[in-house]
Amino acid sequence: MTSNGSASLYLQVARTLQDRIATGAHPIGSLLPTEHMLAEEFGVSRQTVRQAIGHLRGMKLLSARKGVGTRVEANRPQTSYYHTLQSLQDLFQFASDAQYRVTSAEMVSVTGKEAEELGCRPGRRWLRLVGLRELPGPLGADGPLCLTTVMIDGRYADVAATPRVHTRAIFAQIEDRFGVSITEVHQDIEATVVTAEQAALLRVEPGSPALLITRRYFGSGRTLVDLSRNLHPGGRFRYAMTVRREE
Amino acid sequence: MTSNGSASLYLQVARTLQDRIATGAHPIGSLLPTEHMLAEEFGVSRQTVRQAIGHLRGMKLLSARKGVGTRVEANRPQTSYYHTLQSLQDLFQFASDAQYRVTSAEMVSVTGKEAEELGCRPGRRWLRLVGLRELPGPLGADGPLCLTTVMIDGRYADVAATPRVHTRAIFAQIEDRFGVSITEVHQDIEATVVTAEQAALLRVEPGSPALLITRRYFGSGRTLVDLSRNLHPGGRFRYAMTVRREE
DNA sequence: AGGCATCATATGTCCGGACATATATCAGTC
DNA sequence: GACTGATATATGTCCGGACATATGATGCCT
Repeated sequence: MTSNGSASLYLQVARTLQDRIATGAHPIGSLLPTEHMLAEEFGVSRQTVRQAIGHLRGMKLLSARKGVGTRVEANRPQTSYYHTLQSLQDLFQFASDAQYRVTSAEMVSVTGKEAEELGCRPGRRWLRLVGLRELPGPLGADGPLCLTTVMIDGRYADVAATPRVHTRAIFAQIEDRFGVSITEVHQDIEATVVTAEQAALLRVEPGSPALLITRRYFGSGRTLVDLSRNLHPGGRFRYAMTVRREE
Repeated sequence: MTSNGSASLYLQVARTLQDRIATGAHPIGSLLPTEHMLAEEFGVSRQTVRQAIGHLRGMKLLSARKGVGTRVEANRPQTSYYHTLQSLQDLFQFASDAQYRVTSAEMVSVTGKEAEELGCRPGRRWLRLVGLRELPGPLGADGPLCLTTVMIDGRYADVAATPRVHTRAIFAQIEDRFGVSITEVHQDIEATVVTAEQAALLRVEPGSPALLITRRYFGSGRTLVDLSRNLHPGGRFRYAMTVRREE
């Protein structure tokens, strides 16, 4: 077995197996010898082999199926980086007490390009909200945080059928009210300049830079639940994120 | 025990413990009864209790320390969302064969505001690179992908001391050459408009929108290894990311 | 009071055995 | 040939026991 000082027995076994996988003795896609055989070979109990295999399964090097065997999934542990969010609210990057003041709410039948963007057939009905997001009280004196357009699948239109001020995110209201849970969000960030019309609403100069952040919220089965388009004035907002190496 | 059909015994135990934690019978921060006591109470073996506890540890509800006990860490499983990257290269969002053509490389002593931004004392020496990132061959005909300025800690300046074309990311070269490993990256995205000078280099109209993406690469101990500032023309680039619910 | 050795305790590791259950294969039947 | 059932096989679960080791508390000594 691989020399390994006085580490736990199962870690020694795991290391040995990892070496064999790395050197190609057990190619990707192949089945490992059975736990019983490995236990006999290493002179340890089957539980110790299982502990070793469990360790490597945690590293996504192996996978097991009852009645079949243990399959080699990867050559070596992939060093992945990840970005963690406590909740989807963290995507917003602004205070949770920001208000969404809807100025227009209308039911529309989407057509052509817009239907494609929403991933549905033309003619389907969606609710379109237009409004400004702003901080309450004196904090909002600098002007709105962003100009937000939201498209909501007709099934969930009830959450915002008439214009009003929302203190919770639309997707969160849909989750609570209809029992759907958002499993995936796609976010798209691009740079643009504001038009004269947008500038007046946002209280910035026409032609000044802005971030256009589009978010698509998907429920189970990758169905689009709602889509929001947020236009953030450049000086007032920037998007920050931290990714860390795993472990 | 909690009724649970015919699930595995250890899952029944885990569910029961989870219920007790959720209802406050075992408050956050308190120690669970010992494995031996739980085994006796549930009428199962200690290994089964350990399997149940291991399950809850995987959900970050519990933590254990040898010689101490098993501590309650959380009230209920926190639904967190993840954004995973295969490698840091994925932060770039452009093809991996893009080239970084450095036009200027000079050693500078950072002062005042810049030193603060780099998180070091004024007077420290850093290498400043300026250049364009572009796709090779006909793919690059539309113009450069971005205008990139990189600041490299003086210790690692050797990787890019003289202007040349880089086909690998600077941080990756530092990782290989000096054996440091990047453990954390902070990314900052803001909107801006390009100046006349930048416009000429990027071959876009002056005043057109652009994404300014600043990335700070940290090594062990949160020390800044290098910082890059990328100016992406709006029409040619946008930043996309997907976050998923765990499990 | 402060430092040090001792001891009880709780989790970590390991063993050998047993049965449960999902899966693929193969023989047999219609 | 297609479906069905039996069977071998591999992992999954569970047991009772044993020793290892990190930790906190206790009590002694200076």
